Amino acid sequence: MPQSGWFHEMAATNCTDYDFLKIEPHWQRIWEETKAFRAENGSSKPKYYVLDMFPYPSGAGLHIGHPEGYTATDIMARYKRARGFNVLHPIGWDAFGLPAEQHAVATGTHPASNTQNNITNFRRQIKALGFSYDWDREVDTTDPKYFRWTQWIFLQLFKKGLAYVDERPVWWCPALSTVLANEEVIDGKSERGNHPVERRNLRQWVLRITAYAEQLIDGLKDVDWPDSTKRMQEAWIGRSEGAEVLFKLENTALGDLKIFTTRPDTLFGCTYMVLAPEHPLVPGLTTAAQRETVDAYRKKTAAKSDVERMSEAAKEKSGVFTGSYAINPVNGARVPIWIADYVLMGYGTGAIMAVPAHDERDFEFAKQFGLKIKAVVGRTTPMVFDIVPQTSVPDHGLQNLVLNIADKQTPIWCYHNYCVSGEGIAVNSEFLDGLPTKEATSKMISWLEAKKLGTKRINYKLRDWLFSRQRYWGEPFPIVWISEADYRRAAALRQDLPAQPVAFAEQGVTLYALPLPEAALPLQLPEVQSYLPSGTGESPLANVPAWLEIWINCQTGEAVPASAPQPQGDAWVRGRRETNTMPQWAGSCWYYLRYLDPQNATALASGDALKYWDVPDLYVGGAEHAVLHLLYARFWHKVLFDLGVVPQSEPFRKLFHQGIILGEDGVKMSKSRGNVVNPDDIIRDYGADTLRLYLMFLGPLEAMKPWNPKGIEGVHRFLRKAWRECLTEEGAVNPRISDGGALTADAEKVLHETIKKVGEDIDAMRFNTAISQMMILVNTLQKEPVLPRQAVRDFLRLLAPFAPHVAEELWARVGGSGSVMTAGWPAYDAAKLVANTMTIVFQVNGKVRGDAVVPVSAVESDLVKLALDHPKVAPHLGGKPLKRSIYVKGKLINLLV
RNA sequence: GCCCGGGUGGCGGAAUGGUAGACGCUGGGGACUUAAAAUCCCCUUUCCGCAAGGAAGUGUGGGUUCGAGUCCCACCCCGGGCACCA
Repeated sequence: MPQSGWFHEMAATNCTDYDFLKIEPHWQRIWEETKAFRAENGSSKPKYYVLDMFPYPSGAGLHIGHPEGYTATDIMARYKRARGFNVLHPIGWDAFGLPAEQHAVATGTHPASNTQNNITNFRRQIKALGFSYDWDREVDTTDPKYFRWTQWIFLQLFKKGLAYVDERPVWWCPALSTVLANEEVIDGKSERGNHPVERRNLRQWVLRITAYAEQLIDGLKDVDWPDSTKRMQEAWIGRSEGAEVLFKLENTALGDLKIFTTRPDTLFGCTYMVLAPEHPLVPGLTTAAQRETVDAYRKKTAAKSDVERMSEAAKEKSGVFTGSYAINPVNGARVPIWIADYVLMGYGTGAIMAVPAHDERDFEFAKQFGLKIKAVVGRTTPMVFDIVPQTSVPDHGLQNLVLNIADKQTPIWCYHNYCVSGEGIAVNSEFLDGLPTKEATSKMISWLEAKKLGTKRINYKLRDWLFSRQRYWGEPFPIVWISEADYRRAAALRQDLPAQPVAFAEQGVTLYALPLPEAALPLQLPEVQSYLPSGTGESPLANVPAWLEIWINCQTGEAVPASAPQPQGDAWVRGRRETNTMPQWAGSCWYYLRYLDPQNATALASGDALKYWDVPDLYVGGAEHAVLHLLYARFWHKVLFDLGVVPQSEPFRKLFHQGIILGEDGVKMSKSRGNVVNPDDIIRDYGADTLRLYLMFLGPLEAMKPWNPKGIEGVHRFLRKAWRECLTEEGAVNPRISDGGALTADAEKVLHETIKKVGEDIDAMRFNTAISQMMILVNTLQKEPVLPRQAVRDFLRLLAPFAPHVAEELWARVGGSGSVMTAGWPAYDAAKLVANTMTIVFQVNGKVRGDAVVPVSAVESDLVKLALDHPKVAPHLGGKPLKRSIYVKGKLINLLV
């Protein structure tokens, strides 16, 4: 921090009492003018990068949950600076998004203006909390200088073949006139606005995140994240190992039917097949007699919304027979082929072999439609049947087989007409008989591979990422659609096209996706007349002909409206711009990289900056982003790593989720309940320091905890008490403070304990207990006849990360010169932590009966004697002889009689 | 249904297997003051007892241990996530 002369002059206010409304803006201004929190690229100090999830600047202003996480990271940032680190602590705005656009639709004003108003308000609120952000590094995802690089990253994905277009059924929300991603649809309603949604086919951009499924699972091993979050991502990616198996069809003209199973060892137990209703083989497999039923069922399923699919009533299995049969490759058995909506087209091959004896879903279905159940997995111990209550069939199906396993004696029990899922011993399975599930599985896979009937296969639940929105307020895709002939011409002129062109056929015409050259970025949003979606599925951008329909120079990316004459030169071709825009996730996928070098005009960040700052050492944000944001950002980071843009494969080394703050009534804060706490009100009544302190004092950072308006008084009183320890009512230095003098031994011990504990607690992010300890210290100092200035200085330095304004003020007035932030972190003296007496607890048979203060030199034999004679202990011995004593050093003596 | 996290005073919460309830709030009593606010001091888990003191006590039931809020087993309740993924 600069130590200019005027800084000294202006160092403190002259408030006589704790007037936080004067003090806090005063120090905020000084910090701002001296750029006190500027992070220096390439400094020789060790670096520390602490990141907050940047906010969406909503019209409602800052929510109390924002300052909770932001205070935690600010304490870390200030603490690390005090410990000599070069700290990067940035903030920015995730400012694209639906609400700004809805506001624009309603008012006719450009979403950018509303967005900037909201940002101005958020910035004011955040600054009022005294967070030590480096404001020179502020980013805004809607700024063309920023989204230029969002578009650039998209181009890299495109060139790598990781972006493609596909017409696919997506969630169409009539109320929002937009398509929603699966994750934005909750219980058949839009996440935002709670409007009903329906299925509709549209041309979409899709990112091939599934290509990184394996790496996304692997990378979790290397990061320090909450276990629950790792598990959630793992479950979301949903890796499962198994096999693809080819079944011949009776109608050989249709080719083979490919299915995926995790249990190839149960192949002998397959008694029917099920295809997803949308499976392409269904029309061919449907016999004339079944045609009507099948068509009706397919139609019904297609119209089904997710609400119906997920409702309890729909849990009843449904399905119809196609009339056709497949041949089981292992035994030639003829098995009927059904279609049912419990098989999903989007997973595996959209077709399964059903083994009702060992899969609960197949079992349910088989019971319902009277299909055969054949047991092929047994157990070495008979089971008690009430643990399989799904069936009403009597248990006469119990069979006891003796199989050719190692001892040739062990009976294997298997159950017909029951469902026994899980592992066991293969039975009724010819060459697998007697093998435990794992071995049977690998033997079956080898058998299938040898006969070219199947292969080992890993499947993921993770789907490719639907990456386009039919909205105005998002990053436009740097893509122009051109004809095949023009694309060939472009390919001759350009080296940066993907190996496989991205093409799309619509109304008999195939168009090719031409990426803009990187030099032509950013592609900006055009001005529009109306922000209403076109309603056809295209965004409002489709309504701007001069922007949309163009002559484009496919070499340079220059464009002129198609209404103008075609410019001279071979490179100029006719094109139509992509009208989709990117989802809000795009800008937040890489913002942590832009902070490293926010002004860079030639790269998203310089190599030096990327190397120096590395990735965030700590990332704090809500658990609601456990899957989506954190998975998408990891995906992009891994792609950038593979491209050599970033030097490491994981973006967030350590992650922490702050808990939700509930309303006073113990339920989630919401406008409708009227239990929302507005940070502005708290700052006005108590000050930012009190708010910060209280947010941290509420409980463990990760816990969900209710707001208590009474509780805030407690931490406020603590700050006032600290103020009074330093200053008199007239604002002079408290006469008890002196440069000589010493604390009493007990108080000195508390001081050093506090220095130790506050440091350890900050390191472990246990801010609540750090504050408790500081309260204990102040309560102790209050009783001291003399306060050595050094002790006060130590306390103020501990307090500074938590309550920086009051710490600065008091430091300036009693602590010393300069800023408390440049005064370093106090060190504790381990020798001062050791007392010369200790309190030993006396127990009799494990029950506490008394205690005594003894010198630390006391040994066990002395203590036992002392205990036996202790007036409160003796009566409980009942005159019985001492059997044994246990001494826990420095803590207690337990006498057993 | 499956996978996590959690159940401690009137409340928020503290407790490396070693005095359960630190710290704060609330409530009660007292000091200062003409009075009030602010501040300071004392008390505040429950039950029995005038007191000294005693007993019980960390969701429930078992277990391990000299000793369990903490470790193990079973169960109940609350919160979060996933949910026909073959």
